[in-house]
Amino acid sequence: MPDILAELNPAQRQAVVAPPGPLLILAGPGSGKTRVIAHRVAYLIQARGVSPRRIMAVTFTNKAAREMKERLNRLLGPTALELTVGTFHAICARILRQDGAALGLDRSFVIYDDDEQRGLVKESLVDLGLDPKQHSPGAVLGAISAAKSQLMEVEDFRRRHAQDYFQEVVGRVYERYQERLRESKALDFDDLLMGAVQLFQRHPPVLARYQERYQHLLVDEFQDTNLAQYALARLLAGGHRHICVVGDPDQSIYSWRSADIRNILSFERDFPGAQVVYLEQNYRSTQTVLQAAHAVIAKNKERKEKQLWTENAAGPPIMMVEAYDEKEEAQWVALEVERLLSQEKGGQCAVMYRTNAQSRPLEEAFLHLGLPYQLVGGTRFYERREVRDVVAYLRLAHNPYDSASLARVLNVPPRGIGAKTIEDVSRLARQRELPLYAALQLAAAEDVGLSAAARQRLGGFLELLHRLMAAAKELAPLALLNLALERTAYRQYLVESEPGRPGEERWENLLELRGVAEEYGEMGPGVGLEAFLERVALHSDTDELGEKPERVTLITLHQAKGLEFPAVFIVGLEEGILPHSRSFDDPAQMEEERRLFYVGMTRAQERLYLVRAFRRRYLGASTPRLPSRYLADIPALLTITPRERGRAAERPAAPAALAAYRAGEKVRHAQFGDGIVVAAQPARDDLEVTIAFKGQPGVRKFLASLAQLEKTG
DNA sequence: TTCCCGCGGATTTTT
DNA sequence: TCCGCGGGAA
Repeated sequence: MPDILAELNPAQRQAVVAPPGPLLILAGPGSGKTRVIAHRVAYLIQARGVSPRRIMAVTFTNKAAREMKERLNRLLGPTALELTVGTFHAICARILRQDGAALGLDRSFVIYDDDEQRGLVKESLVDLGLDPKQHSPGAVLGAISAAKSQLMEVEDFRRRHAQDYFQEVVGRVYERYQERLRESKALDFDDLLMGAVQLFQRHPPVLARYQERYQHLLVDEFQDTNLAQYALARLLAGGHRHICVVGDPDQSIYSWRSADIRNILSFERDFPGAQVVYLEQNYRSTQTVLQAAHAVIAKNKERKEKQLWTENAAGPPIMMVEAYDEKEEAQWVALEVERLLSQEKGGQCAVMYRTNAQSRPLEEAFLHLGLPYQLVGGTRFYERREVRDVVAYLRLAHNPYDSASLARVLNVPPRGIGAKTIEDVSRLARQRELPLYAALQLAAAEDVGLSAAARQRLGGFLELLHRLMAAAKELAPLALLNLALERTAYRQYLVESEPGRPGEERWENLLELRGVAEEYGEMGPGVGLEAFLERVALHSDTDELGEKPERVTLITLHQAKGLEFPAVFIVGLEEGILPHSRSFDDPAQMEEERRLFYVGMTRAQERLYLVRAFRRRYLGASTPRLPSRYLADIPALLTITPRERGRAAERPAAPAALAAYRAGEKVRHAQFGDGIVVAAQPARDDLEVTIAFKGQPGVRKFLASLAQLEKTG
């Protein structure tokens, strides 16, 4: 047996060596799923003689892709470089650059991010004579994005939503929006996925080529796939059916981004004969954390029961904290973090919350105590104004039809091209149905009603642009970036518009961007620029989340997925915050809120703190708050309060009394009343008791440690 | 053209 | 409470 199997548990091994047909791995938190994927890849290569060139592994985040690559590198050495490992979006972008011509796509398309998409929606609304105030561009964009995620093109969408007024508006905007993207030679994130699917559906020979090339497909975080991603996976695996998907429905927290939990449920239907493997041994958390998390998630109705277990110690009880308000909450957390650090107990700590707004008092508390922290989220590097400006110049050097970038920098730094001139040129573009770039050239070259001064300024801008375009063909990304900075006198602009530290800070961000550009110096001018721009476009915030020891991580629950910390604080455990009030009226969304809490809890390795405030300032007003309903689901046996900690030393969480239930025994349950034990099965450090209750049909199953049972006979 | 004030809206955001 | 945007004045 190859040594890659040596360090795996039986279930993991089963998943790794399963024959290359369809395989569904249901993996609980901390059960080693990344390791299983990596080892399966290694096994395919080493034991089954599959060429690494024929394997594709897909993830959702760049970070996950990077971690996968690192793991495979350790396992396989240089061979790993021949594998295709990447995010859905990155892989689709590559496919479309390679073969998108069949769909009429230009190889040098740009990728529009959220802001640019929203801007484009807004312009599309205006084009249609609609008021962006009445139809929030964000909401319209959301609907368009959802449509694309479900592979609904404009015509489908309009046909299906003819009656509903809002959807009818969305349909019209969708159409215009796509036109505008096309003009700009741009794709949005959803287009990358939908485009790849369309390419494969409409051009079977292209699909056949990819199916032939990639004989083995592995997909991570499968519970987060949307329909487009699932369709893509099915197409790629259509011939050989060598598809392995890994996921955990209990950790599905992105349905609002069109992730569809049904994909994981229909997998067995779409791939008949699929093998299913459960990874239930947890290597991350203490028994206490796991039991509490299970007690919470078990309340969801729409789920497949998994029985997580661990060989880890029981660990300290879960600390339940009630503070007076959000300030005291933050203060308590900060003091506790300080205490953990001083005792070297905590290692890394993370504070998790439902909404970004909750980070503020926490930051203040940490600042006050002088404890270093890192805030995940907030203004991201690539969203900073100065970074976007400069990136826009580089994008234009690559593709001048990119209207969003064009509009962004036309008068940045200010060069006297004001709103009036921009409006004139935009109108020209609309009237003659020209891309902005073409309209600009026309307005500069011919008399179309602009003043001589305006024409001259436009000419000056175009000259700059053409200079950069020419340079893009010859210079490395860094040199091109330097040229852009120099020609636009961008530093001067920064320092003058925001004298003192702000301007300098912005300049330092650009120096950092130069560092990134430098990495793409050896690829040759055009290719290097393309790769650099793609990196910038598909970049995300958690990518850079390094292990900075001694630094508390402040993070939303959503962003915390996939991470782990020795000590975790979840704050704001109040009705209306978690679960969030926006979810109250929708049962499906309420189940997702619960999963979100479950995800947060299962990030903890050793210590878990569940913190709430009695009253909280929210949207300005301070109001009293009720404890989150989830807190009541956690067995009191597993918890402790700060006051109790003063008295008791940390007691083991698993009660000794759970050992003895046998079939035939009479018991009483706090909620269900009298019953008789039908079966009792050891479930690793616990006992699963099956009970039939008097006067009730069927049986119910409990974990002895959690159920409030009492022997009556 | 640019700057400043007032109003409205505020969940989460893998790419 | 705080941020971003649009409209009006300098």
